[in-house]
Amino acid sequence: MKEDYKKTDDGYEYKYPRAAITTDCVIFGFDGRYLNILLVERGIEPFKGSWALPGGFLKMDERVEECAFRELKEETSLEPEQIEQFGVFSSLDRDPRGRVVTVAFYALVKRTHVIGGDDANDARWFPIEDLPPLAFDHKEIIDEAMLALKRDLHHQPIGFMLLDEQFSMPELQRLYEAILGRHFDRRNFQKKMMASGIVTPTVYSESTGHRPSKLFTFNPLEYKKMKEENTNGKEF
Amino acid sequence: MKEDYKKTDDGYEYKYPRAAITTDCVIFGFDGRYLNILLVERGIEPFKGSWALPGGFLKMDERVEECAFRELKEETSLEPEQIEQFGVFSSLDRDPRGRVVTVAFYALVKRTHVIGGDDANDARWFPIEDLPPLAFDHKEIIDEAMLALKRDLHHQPIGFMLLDEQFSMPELQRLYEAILGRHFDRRNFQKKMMASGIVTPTVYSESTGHRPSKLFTFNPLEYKKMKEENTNGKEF
DNA sequence: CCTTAATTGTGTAATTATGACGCAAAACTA
DNA sequence: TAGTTTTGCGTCATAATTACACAATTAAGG
Repeated sequence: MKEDYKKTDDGYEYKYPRAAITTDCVIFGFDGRYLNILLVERGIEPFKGSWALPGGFLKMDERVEECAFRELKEETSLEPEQIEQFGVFSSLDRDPRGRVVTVAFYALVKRTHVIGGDDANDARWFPIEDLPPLAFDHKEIIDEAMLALKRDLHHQPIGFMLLDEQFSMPELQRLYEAILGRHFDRRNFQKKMMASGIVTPTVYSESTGHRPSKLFTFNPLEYKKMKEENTNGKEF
Repeated sequence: MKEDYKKTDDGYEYKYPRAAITTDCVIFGFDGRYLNILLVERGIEPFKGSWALPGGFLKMDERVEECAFRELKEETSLEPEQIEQFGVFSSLDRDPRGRVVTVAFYALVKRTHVIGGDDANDARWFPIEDLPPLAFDHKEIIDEAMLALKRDLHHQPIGFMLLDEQFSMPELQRLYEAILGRHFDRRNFQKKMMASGIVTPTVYSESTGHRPSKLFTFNPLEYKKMKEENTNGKEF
C-alpha cells in the first residue's frame, strides 16, 4: 500500500484535513421485564463523569467491526456473539474535541454475563425508559438503535441472544413486548412462535409461586436457516 | 470547537494516524424492465478508466449525507429526493491509496432524469445483471445495496421514486419483480397494491399496441403515513 | 384441609389475508 | 373478421391472524 501520510516528530501529516473515526456500541440486555442498555462512566474529558456508550477511536490495522469489538471488550469485558451496524453519525459539532465521525453498532447480550469494568470507569445497566443524561449525541444514537432493533426483530432470531438457554414462553413474550412496545395475546403469541419452528419445548418445568411454566429452547437449525434467509421477508 | 490538528506548510498534522472518509452512492434506476445502476468512469488513478460508484472524500464542513449528495451532483448532476445509508466498508486494503473508510448510500431516481456527466468522466446506466468490472470493492457494495433495497421495499414506499408520476399496474409489478427477483401473479399483485391504499387509479388510459392499461398514481397521504410508521411491521 | 390469588396451559370460532386460477374485453395485425 | 397480445375483473380454497373462555398448578392464609 502506498503511504498516504508523512510521519513527523509530532504525529502524522496529511495533505487534506481528516475527521477522526470512532465506533460506539449500544448494548441491549433484558432483565426479564425491561430492556436495558449498558453505559460506561467517562473517566476523562470531555463529558468526564457523564454516562456514555462504550466505544473509541479506530486504529489503522482494524476494520470498524473489529474496533467496536475491541473497545467493547476493553471497557466492559463483554464479547457478544454478534454486532450489527446500524448508522453513521457525523454532525459537525457532535464532539467538542473536533471533527469525529462515529459508526454505531448494537449488540445483544444475556444479562447474566454482567460486567467487571475492566477500565477505570464504571459500567452499569440502565432501563431503556430511564436513562441518565448522556454524553455527546449518544441519546440520539440509542434512539436509532431502538428503531433498528425493532426492525430487525422480525427478520433475525436476535431475541434469543437476550435470554438464557432455557426460557418460558411468558419470558419470551415479555421480551418481545419490551422491544416492540406493544402487547400480545398470550395464546396467539405462543401459537405463532411454535408454528415458526424456532422454539422447541423441553418438557422440564420449574417451581415458582404459581403454576410452573414449560421451558423452551430455540432451535439452532431454524436459527441458522433464518439467518441465511433474512431477506426473504418471512416474519416471525 | 477546540482545534484537533496543527496546520503545517504541507498539510494537516494529527497526533494519531487517521483513515480518510469517503462516501459512495449506489443509484438505482428502472428502464421498465430491468433494474439499472449508474456508474461513472474514473478519470484518475487508481483504477483510471474503470467503472465505479459516484462518490468522494468527506469535507470538514459537511455531514456524510451532504457529502454523498454533493459528490453525486458533481459527478452525475443528479439530485435525488432521498438517500439511504446502508453500510460502512472498512477493509484495510480496499483502496490502494491508503486507509480509506467509505460510507455507502443508495438512492432511487427516475430514468427519465438522465445524466449529463458534469465532470470529465463519463456516466452510464448498467443493468444490474450485466455490470462491468468495478473499481475498489464497489461490486461488494452494490451487492449489499441490493440486499438493503430488497429489505426496504416492503417498509418504505420507495418503488414510486423509480416510476413516473403515472404508471400502469404492470409497470409497477415489473419493478417489484426486478427488485425482488421473483414472479407475482398479476391479479393478486394488483389486489394487494389496491388494498394497501398506496395507489389510486386515475381512470385515464393510454394508447398502446394492445388493451390499454389503467394508470395509477401513488397516494401521497398513505406515502407519508408509511414513512412515519415504517417500524410498525406493516408490509406492502 | 379448604379457599383464594396469581399465573400458566390449552382449544375453538370468526375474520382476514394469501395464492391459484378462468374468462371476457380492448387494441393491433393480418 | 379472426388471431394475438395484454389487460381488467372475479371466484374459490387454503392459510394466517385475531378474539375470546375455561381448566390446571402452585403458594399463602384462615
